Amino acid sequence: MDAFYASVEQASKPSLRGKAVIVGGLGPRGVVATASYEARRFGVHSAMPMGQARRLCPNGAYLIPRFTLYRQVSDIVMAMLRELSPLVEPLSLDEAFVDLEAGGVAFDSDSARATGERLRADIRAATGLSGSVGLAGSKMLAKVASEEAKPAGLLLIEPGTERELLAPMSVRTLPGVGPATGEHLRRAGITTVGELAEAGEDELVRMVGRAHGAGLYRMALGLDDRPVVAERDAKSVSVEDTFDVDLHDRVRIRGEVQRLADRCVRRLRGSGHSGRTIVLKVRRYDFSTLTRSETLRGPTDDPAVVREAAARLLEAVDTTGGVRLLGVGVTGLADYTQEDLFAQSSAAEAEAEAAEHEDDGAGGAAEPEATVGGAGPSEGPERSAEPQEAPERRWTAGSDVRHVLYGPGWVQGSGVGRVTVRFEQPGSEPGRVRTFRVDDPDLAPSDPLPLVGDLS
DNA sequence: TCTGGGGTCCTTAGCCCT
DNA sequence: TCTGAGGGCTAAGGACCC
Repeated sequence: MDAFYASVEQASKPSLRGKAVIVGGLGPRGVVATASYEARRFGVHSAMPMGQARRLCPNGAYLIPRFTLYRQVSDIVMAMLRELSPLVEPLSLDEAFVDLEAGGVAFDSDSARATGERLRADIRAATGLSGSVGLAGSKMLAKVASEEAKPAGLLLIEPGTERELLAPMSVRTLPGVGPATGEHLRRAGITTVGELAEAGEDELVRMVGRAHGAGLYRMALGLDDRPVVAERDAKSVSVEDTFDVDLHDRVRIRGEVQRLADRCVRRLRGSGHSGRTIVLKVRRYDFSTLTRSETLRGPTDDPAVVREAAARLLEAVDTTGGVRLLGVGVTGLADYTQEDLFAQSSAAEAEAEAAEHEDDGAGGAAEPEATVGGAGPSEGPERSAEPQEAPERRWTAGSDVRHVLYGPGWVQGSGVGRVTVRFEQPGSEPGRVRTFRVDDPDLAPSDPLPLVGDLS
């Protein structure tokens, strides 16, 4: 899908069509997740710090991501792909490999092209969104083709033309070549795929390592025999938070780690897994990142066990100077089993007891729980220490609302006790803007409306 | 106002065992 | 008995992707 998040926002908010839309974190440390093609003309792109995006494109619409809606749209598109073939390998919410041959819908260039065009039309009809299709004999080439086809296009790489087509392209075109490898190769005088192929496998292995070098060489020749794999098991589950302001207070840091551990376990359980290795991630004030991990005797999905392991790992980390990000993850996933849970839980209790005896009160057992289950990082105490008389309703930019009198709309902005709402919906004409008090009883949050279909 | 969040895969190094 | 090679496991870090 093309500029997926931004396109979904434009489809659901008619007044944003044709405008620069930037979706991403709106806090002081946010980055751009997706920029619409209109915004890209200003130089805004994914992974750019939000502050820089705002300087480049001050009149853009800045929205936070609405993953629930994107997932709904993604489910519709993925279902359409699965009608083409049983072998569909999703890469993300907006991208997937499909083995058309396995589905029996395409066996030569013409039938593949026809299937691709039909798919693009069907996706547009079902979602109102445009997608791009890359057709080729392998996953790597299909990926390159779909990138070349964007936006709203279709590209088929004819068998036999691969090397010729790839040769003049930048090495950065190849999946797996990012800024670091790109720079590494550039220093060796290699900037195009053709030069990569000429360098030879031995030379590439020497430069970037065995696995990467061999893979790069094969890609440069247009060779890739990886199959499309429909079912891929998750290998890890993790959560992390970047804080608006660096954390210095050790007690607060411990509390955040506990909160993250709980969130991680909820996700772990939600996916039906338990895991054996607990990972703590700490990004310090200077952006240096370190991880500490601990492997348990058996898999667990017990929040107490994960909390304790994370707390132990934190004790081994120096946080003086401040912490900008904390994360907790679980790897070594296994299918959830009750026995594992009990075994680990009792072991952890015994260990916790032992730990209490050997260290003089520095352990995590007696920590205050004030921040556990509390507000997220952007709503934490560093934001404002002033006491609030009544909890003020928060209206985040881009979120859906419904007004008793004016119907469905979305929050365009809020501040100083006011919230501005644009009343429009997918399929309507661009709507009018009205401003209300933030506590207006006639205004309520609502669920996103479908992008296509019934406009009641 | 410099740099998110959730993943995967690879490399290196140390340790233990055969 | 000593030594070395090599495999498996664990830990840490880095690159990359969307």
